[in-house]
Amino acid sequence: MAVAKEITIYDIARQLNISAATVSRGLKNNPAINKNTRKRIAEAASELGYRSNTFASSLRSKKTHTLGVIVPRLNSYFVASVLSGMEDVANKEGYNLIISQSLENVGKEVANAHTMYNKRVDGLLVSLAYDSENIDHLQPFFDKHIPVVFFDRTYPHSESTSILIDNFEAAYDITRHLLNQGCTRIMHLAGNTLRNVYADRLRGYKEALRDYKINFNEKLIYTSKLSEESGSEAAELILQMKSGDRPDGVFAANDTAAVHCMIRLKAAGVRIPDDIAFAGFNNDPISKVVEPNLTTVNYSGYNIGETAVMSLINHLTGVSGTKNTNTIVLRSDLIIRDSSLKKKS
Amino acid sequence: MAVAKEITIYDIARQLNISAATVSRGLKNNPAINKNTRKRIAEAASELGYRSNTFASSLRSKKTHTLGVIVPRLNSYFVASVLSGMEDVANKEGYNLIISQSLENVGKEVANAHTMYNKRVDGLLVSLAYDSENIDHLQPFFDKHIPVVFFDRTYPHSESTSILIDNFEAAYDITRHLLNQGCTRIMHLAGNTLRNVYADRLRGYKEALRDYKINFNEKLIYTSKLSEESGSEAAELILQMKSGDRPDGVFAANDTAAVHCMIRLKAAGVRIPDDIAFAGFNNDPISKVVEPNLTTVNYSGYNIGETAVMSLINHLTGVSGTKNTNTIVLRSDLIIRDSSLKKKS
DNA sequence: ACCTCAGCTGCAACCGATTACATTTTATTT
DNA sequence: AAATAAAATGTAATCGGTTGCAGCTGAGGT
Repeated sequence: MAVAKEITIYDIARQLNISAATVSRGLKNNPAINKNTRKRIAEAASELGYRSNTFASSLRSKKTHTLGVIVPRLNSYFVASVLSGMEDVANKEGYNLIISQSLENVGKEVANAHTMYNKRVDGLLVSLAYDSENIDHLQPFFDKHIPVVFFDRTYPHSESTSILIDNFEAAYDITRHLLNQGCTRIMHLAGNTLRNVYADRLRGYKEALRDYKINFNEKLIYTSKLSEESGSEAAELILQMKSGDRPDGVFAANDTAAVHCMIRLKAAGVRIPDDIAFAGFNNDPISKVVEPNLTTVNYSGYNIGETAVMSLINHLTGVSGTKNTNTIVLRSDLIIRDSSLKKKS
Repeated sequence: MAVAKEITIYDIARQLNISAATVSRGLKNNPAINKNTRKRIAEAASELGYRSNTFASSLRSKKTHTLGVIVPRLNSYFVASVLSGMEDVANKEGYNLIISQSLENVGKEVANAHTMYNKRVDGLLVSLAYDSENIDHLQPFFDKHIPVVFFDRTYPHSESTSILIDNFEAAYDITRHLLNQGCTRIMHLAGNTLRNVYADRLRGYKEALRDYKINFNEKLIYTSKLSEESGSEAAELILQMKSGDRPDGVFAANDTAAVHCMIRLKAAGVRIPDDIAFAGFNNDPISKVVEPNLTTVNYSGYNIGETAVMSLINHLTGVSGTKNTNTIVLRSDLIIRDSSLKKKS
């Protein structure tokens, strides 16, 4: 049951009759070392089954090659796509990810940030929890000049980069689409406006109404956590309205709420889109399953993840020009499906 | 822009006029250190803003407190739930996760295993890729006695623990349910039988048929990757069959394939469940959205994740009795919904 | 023949925590 | 009060790379 001893650079040095320093340099292809020596070192290393000890290395060089990621929750399609993109790039660039979830809870987010700090991540990637009011818990990172990149649910901060889509514009477009379909009373299922994404979607909605000379009606805003339950609750609310007060369109800030609102309304006999047109946000897999298929905003989580990590790594390696990048806006497209098509073409 | 110097145990030692060794012991609440001294150390540590240097610690103790996780893909609801459970437990127990995805590709799985090995994870959690034929790439872990835990997509191995559900039984039950609904020609959308989960589901299906004296018909097995496209393709296949040959029930090895098969069939005018009853596997969110709602097998990914990490950590800390645990089978339940109810109650 | 300098390689001091073993202090017993 | 045991703390080596600086070698120049 004995386990073979770990091979170190000293073992390689002894085998080749050279110094450990030379081996260390040789292994990282330092040009000061003779090409031939480098080759011999590499050969001996693989022959002996050497694997570098990251700890010894990190201890000395003070670089961990680890990036921290804090997301609201892991089990959402969008977040999973983001992580997928992050993992791909990080892996390719020789970085590791430590992932943690805040479960939409400030307390846990603070604790996670603390852990990340103690793990000495080289950089941090954050998408804020539902109700985080500030980013005081990230102050230690700023103090130590550890770069922080926000994605999706961002926070304005002069020294951090944010990766997101133009939520305002997307919401404006989708609301306009509903208006063009003839909707005049559009309800908005909103999220917490502390979060940029939801605030911007609400703004886009309002702006579109304004441009179409429709008065904003506070009663048509239903703010919630945008969960399945919230969607159903919104539906109950609609069903309780007098028929004259009912909306003829719903724009939900995410697909989950939209879909579950639709399902509840359909069960009550409401026809979609004829009675009420629907639009969501995210292009979640469920949007292609619900009937009628849900009109939504598509944007690539994978792409956001890739971009966020790439931006962070560029920061770390000091690639020119990235220091000043404050915001990166990625593409999003409106996907029109049957849930909103009152006018069949 | 100068960054404050890192505080080490030596700084604390100097401040309190004691030795670094005492500080080291005090910080980990070693009972050999006087309670009062321990308190003073803790106070000084937090006052000075001390954070332990994991690298120095890992270098010396040869423990990384990091667990490697290899999953087929991150962006699936099930996997996300598993990770969520893993993260919770790991975090609570002071471990970190390094997560990587094989993208259902053996090559990438091998590379990931390699990376994990080089990162010197204390233990490994694996759910195999779609077509991994063996686990030779995990041999280095076995050689070094680094514990490996398989979850969901497991592999029989005498020294590893597997966490899963009873796929055979669940498949048997769901097939029997379809048979009880009067189905006599049940098609099975199968996955690669290299993977235990799919092999067991196929076995359960066959066994149920046998018990109901129905001959197994090779033509009613459609093996695929169980993707959205596979589901649609299966539907096309069904539509091309002569009406006498068509199945009157479909049991898919996952919900994705089931749902997209249903959608395509519905578009072609097939009535569900009257013409063809449907059952899936996983209880993915889409199963509650498709119409009619999909009958499926529910099992908690979160729970699997928790259990897998707990089992691994117990292994590492040598909790008695866990060394010999070979398989842990978790609960799963049949969730009957309208997609399979030919006989309305 | 002597000097210069580039090209390689080695020396040795770190990085910060851990721990076997030794030593000192304090408490208990006779 | 001395002897002995128990508790608390200290000493110093160690984990395995990294890196500033020094030293050596041989080619080319004068």
